[in-house]
Amino acid sequence: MPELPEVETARRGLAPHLVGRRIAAVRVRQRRLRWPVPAGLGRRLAGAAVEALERRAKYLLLRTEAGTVLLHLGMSGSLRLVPAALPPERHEHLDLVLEDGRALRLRDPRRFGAVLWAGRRPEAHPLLAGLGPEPLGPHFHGEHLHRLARGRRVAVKPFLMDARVVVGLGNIYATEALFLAGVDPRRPAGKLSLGRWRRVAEAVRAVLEQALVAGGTTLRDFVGADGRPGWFARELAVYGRAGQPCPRCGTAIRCARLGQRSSCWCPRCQR
DNA sequence: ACTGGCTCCTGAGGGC
DNA sequence: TGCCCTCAGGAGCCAG
Repeated sequence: MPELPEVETARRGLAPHLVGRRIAAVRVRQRRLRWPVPAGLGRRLAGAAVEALERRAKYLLLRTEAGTVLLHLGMSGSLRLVPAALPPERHEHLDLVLEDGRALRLRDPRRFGAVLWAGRRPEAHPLLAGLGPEPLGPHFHGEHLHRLARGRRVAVKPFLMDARVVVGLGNIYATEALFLAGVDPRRPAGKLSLGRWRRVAEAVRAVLEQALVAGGTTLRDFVGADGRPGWFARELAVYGRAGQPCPRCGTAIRCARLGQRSSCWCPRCQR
């Protein structure tokens, strides 16, 4: 499951191979992703040079001379650079063929991902326009969370996973961050003090940065390499560990559904 | 304005 | 061994 650290790691790995290269063609084998891949993509992109590969939330922004392509990996998507002539495998839905004979190939078995055209002003695209701050950027901190949470009755964990509050936090990282912060995921967001929100913001940052470092080491090379997600290298404290002992105090971890998502926490360490 | 529930899809894992 | 069922998950979208 690509979460923010994986997407950022992918961006860093791929950017040097893409920036400055020209796109020769787009090959679409499966148009039906989360939204249909736009029909005119190949026509728009043919001959355009890649200017940058950026990231906003879990979206990759491939900026070209012609405009920007939005890529989302959903929960099973991955990108790699392959020789353009290499026969595609199952679930490899799309190629951005480069003029240097290689192709950026998207594989996405569950097809929750997306490839969209965002034109000249991608920041104005509806999918990006309403997004909250980057969790590793300067605008994410306890005060921000405290302010947005005022009066909200929703539980802390789904609140943290709301992209209007902060982007890029999936179920795993939200779960782990709340363990690190010592906050019960079921607690109503509006009931947390500023001090506790500061701890949450710090924990979010710590968990993501740790995963980013891990991802950077395991996902160094995107040319033909098969990526392992950043959290793979990290020991998960509570996520998916129902009934197992808390790594800090030994109490049995509890799991329950919270806003359609399974949540795990230590009943003793998290209040 | 919020909140919760639904949806897309496939592969993994459990039960028998 | 194999089949069937259930579930997980990102996040937009909609109904109440």
